[in-house]
Amino acid sequence: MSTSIANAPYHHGNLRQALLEAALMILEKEGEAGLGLRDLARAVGVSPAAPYRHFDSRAALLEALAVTGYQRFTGLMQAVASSDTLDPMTAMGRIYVKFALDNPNLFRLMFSPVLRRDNRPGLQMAAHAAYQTLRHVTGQDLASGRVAALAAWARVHGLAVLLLDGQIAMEAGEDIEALVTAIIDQR
Amino acid sequence: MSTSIANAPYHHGNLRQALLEAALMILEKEGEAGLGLRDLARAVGVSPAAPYRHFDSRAALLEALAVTGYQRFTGLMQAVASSDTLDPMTAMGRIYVKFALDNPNLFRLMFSPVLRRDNRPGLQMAAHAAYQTLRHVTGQDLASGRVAALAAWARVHGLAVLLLDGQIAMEAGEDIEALVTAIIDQR
DNA sequence: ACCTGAACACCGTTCAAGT
DNA sequence: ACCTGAACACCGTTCAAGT
Repeated sequence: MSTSIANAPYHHGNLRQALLEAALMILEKEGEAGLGLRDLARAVGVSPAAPYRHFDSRAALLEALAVTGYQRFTGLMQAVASSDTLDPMTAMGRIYVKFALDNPNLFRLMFSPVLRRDNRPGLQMAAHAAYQTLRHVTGQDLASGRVAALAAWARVHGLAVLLLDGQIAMEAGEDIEALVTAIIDQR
Repeated sequence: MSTSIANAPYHHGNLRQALLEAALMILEKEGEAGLGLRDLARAVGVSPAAPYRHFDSRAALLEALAVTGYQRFTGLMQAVASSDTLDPMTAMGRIYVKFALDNPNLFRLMFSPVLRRDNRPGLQMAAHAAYQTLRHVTGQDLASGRVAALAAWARVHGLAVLLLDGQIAMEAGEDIEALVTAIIDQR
């Protein structure tokens, strides 16, 4: 087996995928500011110019990461929508917050002004798809329509952001999951 | 009048203040990523190394900007708290969102992970002061205590962030102020 | 077709030297 | 005490050249 499939790494394989995987790890470990193209190339064992064969720019790489984030997020939301949960609003909110806490830097990147500056149709489509499923779930549950749906969304999103930023201090012996559920169920 | 007070600019005056003012303008115009120390020095007409006499690093400069943001924000909140508005919760929420929309990049900086990474006691103190007044107002109005206060805060903060990111699409002829009020008043 | 090596124009930051 | 000039070690990005 001179050219086995098992050990034919990115040197002459799919560098793009390897870059994305390494970038995701660096992003979650170091944050967006710590994710340099040269660092990334080094981590993957490739020259500084090599990533440009697969991504037009650092921003394009970040966009690709954010898009995969939205796709995973959408998948989670759709799972809630298609399950026959008694209270889909609550279930959605809890998963929304859980996703943010499980992938803090990816979540931040998805909403980062770094990407929203210029036109990024791929990103906007991915974001739109995610919010479609969101609207679908909230629309099912809420009779009062748009304003109530936006209020619920704002509360869940704000909760996720504030928790991520460490702005909501925990009291002694308080369970974060319980607090999240209590805040989401607040009427 | 050889050395009039009027035209004795930063060349031999208070460079620190001039830097902060120029930085605030650049921040709001270009965003945090567009605020370089060298650009700033150029804008103020001073050498690239000059700002280091007043700020230890770029991060320290950003922190100073965020602190002034929190101070202005706190001032607005205290004005609401000390006024005898009938519905302080609603008034607070509207001013919270208005502040974010009026100073989008400053508001983003105040909550940016760039600053929250390392220990920045000055920032944390300024943020704490702001949230003390917030808690004070919400505490007055809400009988149900902590969870309700956090839910209200999360909703207002989330609303501000989503509006800032352009995630909440306006319907035809819709007034943004009216929508904000409607969402905040949603019970 | 995909990657390397070397270069370009920038950064933030430091430090001796000027006034 | 406050600022300048020049330098250092980095970036992101480009481009000719290699395989």
